[in-house]
Amino acid sequence: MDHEERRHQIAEAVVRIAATRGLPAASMREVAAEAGVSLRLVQYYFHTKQELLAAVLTHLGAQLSARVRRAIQALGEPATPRARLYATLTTLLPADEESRRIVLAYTAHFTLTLTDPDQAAKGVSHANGLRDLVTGQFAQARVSGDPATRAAVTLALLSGLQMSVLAGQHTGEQAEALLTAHLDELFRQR
Amino acid sequence: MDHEERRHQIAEAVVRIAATRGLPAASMREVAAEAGVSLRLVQYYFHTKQELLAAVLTHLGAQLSARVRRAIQALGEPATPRARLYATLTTLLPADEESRRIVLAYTAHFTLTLTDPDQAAKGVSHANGLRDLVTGQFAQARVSGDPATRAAVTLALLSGLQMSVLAGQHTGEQAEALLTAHLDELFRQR
DNA sequence: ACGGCGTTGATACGCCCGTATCATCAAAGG
DNA sequence: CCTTTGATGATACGGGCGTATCAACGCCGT
Repeated sequence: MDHEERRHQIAEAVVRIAATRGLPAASMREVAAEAGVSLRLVQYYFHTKQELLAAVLTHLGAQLSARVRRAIQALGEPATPRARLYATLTTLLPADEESRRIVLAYTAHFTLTLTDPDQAAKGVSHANGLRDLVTGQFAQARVSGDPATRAAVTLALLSGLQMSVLAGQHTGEQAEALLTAHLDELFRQR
Repeated sequence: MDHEERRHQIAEAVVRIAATRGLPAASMREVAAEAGVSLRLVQYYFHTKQELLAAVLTHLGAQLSARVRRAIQALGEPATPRARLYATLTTLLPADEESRRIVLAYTAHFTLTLTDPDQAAKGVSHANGLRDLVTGQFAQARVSGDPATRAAVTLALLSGLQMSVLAGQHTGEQAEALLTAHLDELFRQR
């Protein structure tokens, strides 16, 4: 079987477990069972658990990036910078079941990196990439104020809304409404 | 020794471990060592680990509430609703070492409750209390728009800023500046 | 045809976890 | 004074963890 496909399959198993029973429940044995493979296989593709978790974090980052890319492309070619900005941000809200899984697993993992100095740098690198992307989008959309500041605030808001949706305080629709209302206000001040 | 004081002492040990080495490192033995007591004592005051963690969550909620209360009282008596609102929110940012410890431990714990249906309700109850408080403050301060909506957005922003500070993306001062700038805009629209 | 090597599986090992057990101790009440 | 009860300590136990070991298997080039 293809090497990369196997790794994806196992990483997906970790994500499923983390999103349903929590990351602590994702032991090597549980992951193997969830992926439908033997424990030895998991060890074969990921020599240690740290390596597995690092791969999962990368996997999640790639999934999120892919979602953003797809959302932007779905806009069609003559898309305004503003539309691209909205699409980028709303796609990252845990609205459907898939994005909920991804964001939940990502959050759980990210929280762990907060107290693990070795992986802390890796944890924020994805966030920085998103920050740069959104900063550029703010600049292109010519909103008022400093694009970097706008991006920082909006991404913090996004992060908080993600948490609130995961915690069940808001539905995905409510969070999207709050987010777009925030953006609308920014554009109203142009 | 006093019963409540012992429980506080042990809960504080959990917080210290969670904030430095992560919540997974907070085993019963590690907690006992950090608190300078025997393992048996931890078991005596908290019959099971679940009970200990639940008490820690309550402890953290109380600490945060106390900080908010203190910050408001420090304003002196003739304080405007707006000043109270600013004080409430900025105190919850992980600026000093103590609040960083509290917020970090709280976040780690909160993340766990996301995939633990039994404790999920308990996890959001504190958040709801804060939401109600801030909603009332927005209403008193007579900002434009629906107070509940303003509170929801602002708290999501606060939550996201907390995360970004913990992750090292922003300093406490930067986060405070972003937060107050957000509030200033709301008040500018009055 | 076959030998070698990348791949898979079953099982073992040592460690640390949460929890339980048993003994000791201090102080208060009859 | 003695006993009883709550508090503390030392140690044991079963289980699940990450990891390592060793055997069996399949495929592919020569």
